[in-house]
Amino acid sequence: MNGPTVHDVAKTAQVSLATVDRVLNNRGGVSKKAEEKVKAAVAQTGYVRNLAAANLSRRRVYRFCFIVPSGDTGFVALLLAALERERSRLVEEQILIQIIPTNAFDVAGQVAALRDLECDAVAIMASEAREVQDEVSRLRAAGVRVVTLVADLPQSDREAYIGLDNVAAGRTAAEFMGRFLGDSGEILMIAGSLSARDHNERLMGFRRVMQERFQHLTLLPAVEGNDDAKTVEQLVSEAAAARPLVGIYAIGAGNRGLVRAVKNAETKPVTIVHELTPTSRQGLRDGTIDLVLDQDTSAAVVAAVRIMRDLTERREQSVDTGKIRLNIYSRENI
Amino acid sequence: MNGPTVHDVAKTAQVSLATVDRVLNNRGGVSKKAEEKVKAAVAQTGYVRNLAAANLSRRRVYRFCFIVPSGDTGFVALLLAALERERSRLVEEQILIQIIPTNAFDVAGQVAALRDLECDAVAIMASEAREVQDEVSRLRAAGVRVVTLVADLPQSDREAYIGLDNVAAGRTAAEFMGRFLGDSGEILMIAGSLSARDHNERLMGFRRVMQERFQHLTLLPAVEGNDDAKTVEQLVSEAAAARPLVGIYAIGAGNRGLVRAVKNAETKPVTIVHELTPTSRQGLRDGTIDLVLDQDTSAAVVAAVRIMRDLTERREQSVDTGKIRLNIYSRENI
DNA sequence: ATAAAATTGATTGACGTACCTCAAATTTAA
DNA sequence: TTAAATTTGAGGTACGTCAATCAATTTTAT
Repeated sequence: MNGPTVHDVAKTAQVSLATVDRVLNNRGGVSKKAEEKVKAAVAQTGYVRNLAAANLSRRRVYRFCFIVPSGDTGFVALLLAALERERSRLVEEQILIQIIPTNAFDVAGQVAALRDLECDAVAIMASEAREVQDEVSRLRAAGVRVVTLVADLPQSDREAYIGLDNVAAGRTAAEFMGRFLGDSGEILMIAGSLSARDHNERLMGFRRVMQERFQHLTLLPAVEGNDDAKTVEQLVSEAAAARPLVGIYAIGAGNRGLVRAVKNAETKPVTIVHELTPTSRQGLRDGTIDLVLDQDTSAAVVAAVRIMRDLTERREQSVDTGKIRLNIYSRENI
Repeated sequence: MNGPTVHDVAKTAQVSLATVDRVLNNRGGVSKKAEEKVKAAVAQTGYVRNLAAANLSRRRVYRFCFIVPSGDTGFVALLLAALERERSRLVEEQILIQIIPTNAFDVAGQVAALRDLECDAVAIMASEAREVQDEVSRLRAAGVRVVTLVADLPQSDREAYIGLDNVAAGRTAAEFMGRFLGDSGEILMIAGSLSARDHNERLMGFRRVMQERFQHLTLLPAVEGNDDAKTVEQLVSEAAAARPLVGIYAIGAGNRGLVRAVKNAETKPVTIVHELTPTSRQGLRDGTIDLVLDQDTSAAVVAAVRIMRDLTERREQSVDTGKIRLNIYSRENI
């Protein structure tokens, strides 16, 4: 009924408990022969370490940090809420999560947050700056497992990325945009920042598919909305006033402004945005927004914790890829 | 550093360990006053039970059963593979999963499988038959937690459903079908079985949106493909020969046959199918299939285990809804 | 053969919780 | 007031693993 224990292994290997322990936790000082015997016994009995007992014995507590931009609206708010929801169930399993909010544009602040960290693993959603990457390297060297969340730092020493494949997301957006739009016309792409990697990757994927398959549609030069509703509203209004827009691909935040501008536009463009927030949900419902490409925040948090645990346990192959699935919401499946 | 224990609670409540234990595990025989003191101490210290220690002490092993149709191809194969992959990591956490394959059409066999079950929770993917539901009720009454997987039994006593919202899936399929097809024309809907609830729900959602929003498109009467490639191929070929099809919504399995038939058809219909299998993936790649609506099997397995654990631990509100997200794959994001 | 080194066994005490017993203290009922 | 019932405390054992000590045994080098 209950699986074999170290005692059973010792018995079938015909060695003492101490020797089994020495082999299992490779403490050294064991002869080749004895080691073989123990390993054979493990295989024979099908012994699997009881993780709970092991962690209890060594008083292990998993300490995970999440470094995310502060913010009480939109996507980040969803992420924080998901983290908060997970917290209580995680405490019972000896997983303590600490959430460290940082200013989204303050690189120095992010570095500072990383500097005095006391934990087993960190999930960071930060700027792709040299200083941040260096700090990641330092953490890794200090034995801290590091993963990136939502925004990747591919040049750094991070061990996993939990979030979208942003190039694929951009390609998907283009695919749908192209199929929704039979006729020719002009499309506006509005990013949060043209220097942010994730936004750039989405742009890249979008452009490529458009060029490959929908050449009858014209792409206007991408503009920067700074993830700010006011700016976005103004940019979209201006663009729509200058010419009839048939499509808008909004890559960053600030959908509140986008929705306002689209409502005031003379012709209704096909509008594709990112992240399912209350604003974009409402936009879908009232027809202002046609498609929302979303990365599920709960799934991201759950996946992040799982992967961080696997990493701290040195489990090599995790079932989780870290790739958060791209969820596509239309009016019909919100 | 390390959280408060029962000892700390006893100390701050100024009662003995035994009393704390009696309160925490409500064994009765405690005065109102003492109970209050203990509860206050719990709140004050922020005590949270160490689940691992508790389970170790009572020698708890979670035993979960998965009752799924046997099959080594297509969707079920993916599901089984995902289960197999999870197994090893779960063993370490004292979660034993047993996979019980049943014949998809053999109700008696499914009931038999449910009858002599020895576990804490079951996830079943079974027929919606009276006998199965009764067996679920019996299990629930015997204290076994029951969840349904992929195919729901909403009339039964199951406590959660892990899988798609099939009506929403059908609606989504229709939404895309309608938008992809500007012109009028005839659409073929092919289900596995017209009496299977999940297939029926997809049909229902599909029909409703078509009727509400895309009346220029004509729906042919739904046909039954029995989840069998040969049958599907024949049905589609016949339908396509009789008239030009502009769209096909394939609800069940048998996509191998569908792909063959579509390739031989004179006009290429917009084709939407369910489940991302090697076949449908290839279909997407070569352009035979336009869209795949998929429920991720790994995610389903992970969610199922999580929910089953929450249920056996009597955790009321789980973060998991059990609703597996509908992933939409086009050529651009496979 | 002897000393030194390496290996092994036996044992013990945590870790935090569950569960049990038995005696002591307190409250309630008669 | 006494007896009975209830409540409380003290203590122990167990779960499976880790980590350590110390003595005993074996192997290796000299």
